[in-house]
Amino acid sequence: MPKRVDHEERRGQIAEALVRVAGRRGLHAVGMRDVAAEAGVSLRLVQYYFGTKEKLLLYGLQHLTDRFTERVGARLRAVGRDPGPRATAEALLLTSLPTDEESRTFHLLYTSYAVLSVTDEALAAQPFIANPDAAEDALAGLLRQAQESGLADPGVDARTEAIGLLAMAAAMGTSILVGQRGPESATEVLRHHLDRIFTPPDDGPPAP
Amino acid sequence: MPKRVDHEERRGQIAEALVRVAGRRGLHAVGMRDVAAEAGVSLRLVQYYFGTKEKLLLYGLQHLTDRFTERVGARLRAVGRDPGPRATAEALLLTSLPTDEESRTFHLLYTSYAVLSVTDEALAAQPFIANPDAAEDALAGLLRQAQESGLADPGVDARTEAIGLLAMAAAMGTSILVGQRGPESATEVLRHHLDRIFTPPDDGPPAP
DNA sequence: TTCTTCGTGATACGACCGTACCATCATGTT
DNA sequence: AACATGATGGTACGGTCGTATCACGAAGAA
Repeated sequence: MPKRVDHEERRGQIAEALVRVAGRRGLHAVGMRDVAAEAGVSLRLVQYYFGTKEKLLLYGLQHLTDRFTERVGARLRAVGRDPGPRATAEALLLTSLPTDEESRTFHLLYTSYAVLSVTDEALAAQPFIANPDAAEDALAGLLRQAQESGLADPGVDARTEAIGLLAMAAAMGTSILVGQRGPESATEVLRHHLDRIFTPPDDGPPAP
Repeated sequence: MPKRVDHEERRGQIAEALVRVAGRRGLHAVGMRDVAAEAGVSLRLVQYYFGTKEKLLLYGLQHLTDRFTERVGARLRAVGRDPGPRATAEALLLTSLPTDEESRTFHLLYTSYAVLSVTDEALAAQPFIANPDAAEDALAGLLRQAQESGLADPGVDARTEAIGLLAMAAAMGTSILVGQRGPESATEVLRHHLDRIFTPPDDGPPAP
């Protein structure tokens, strides 16, 4: 038998090539030959490891969301262990903004996939739609926990605010992507709403 | 000379055919032949009136935004003349939600065009990106006016709130489109934030 | 009436795309 | 050593897409 290469690793390399070229020229413009050239392999190889283009695209979506999940985790770890709910929520929201090349590519492709899923049933059946639901639950839980700890305004509805925050982050991310808005503006708006929700504890030590 | 047909009207008919078929099968999947068949004309006709596919797509985008502007105007007129800022803002925001087939198509195609504009410079040069800016100005002006009239909380920043409201409407519109959320949920979230911003006048007559 | 020009149809062309087929090489196994 | 099999390359095929070309009818102008 020949080299006995690791299939999963190879598929990952090709999927990353797909993400790169799709991030550059748009998901609609990427062909099997482009992916092969970007990955430095022959067209035949891409066929060999994925069979059909549809499977390649689905795998690419999976690869994309996996990498993004890791990215969010890294960002959360970067804010230090046991951060407050406010810092966690902020990291969660700001990570999804397209500020550097990687997040820009992620945002572009994720939106492309989402748009495609409206008219493509194979994509619509993909569970990547459920991902925002998980984020919504996490953020709502964070807010509720903050409310119980007295760190957040107990008068607001946690789930409603979570939905609103995630929606704002998503749409303003797209605005950044198309060049309509700068990342600073989006960050400012998000921070403003976080400030509104997270009431600072007013039982601090009085000034001397 | 022959029948001397109205070019602009004909182009409008073809553009509407483009919007219909693109709304059904996705913008990426629409070809010149599909548009011709949908419009009930020959492929040659589409070429004759638009020359190239790119021009057809640009014209279709223009047609789409024009129709949407009319729709917003109609919705504003439907709330009665001289409505309060609250009713105007609510109409503005709720009109952009994909609730019926027409708004669903609009939302899908507008998002498709926006995604394409990231990697297509001809679309990026199109002024359809400036449209949200106009909406932002209008909504911010509305909020500021309401603040001056004592109808809205004077403590909030009008522009920041306007940006947030439009962003929420846009992103939740996409959520509705992909089937992740129902229109009722989105409406509820928007109304919640409008309630927060628009403080009802508390100088009403005291209860007997 | 004749002619010019606009509108319309049918069809062909070249390019590209996804997929399938065939050949070859390298490497474990027997 | 012979062989079986996984990995890889090259290439061809059918289809579709955007565009270009050729042709014809019809109606206002001369």
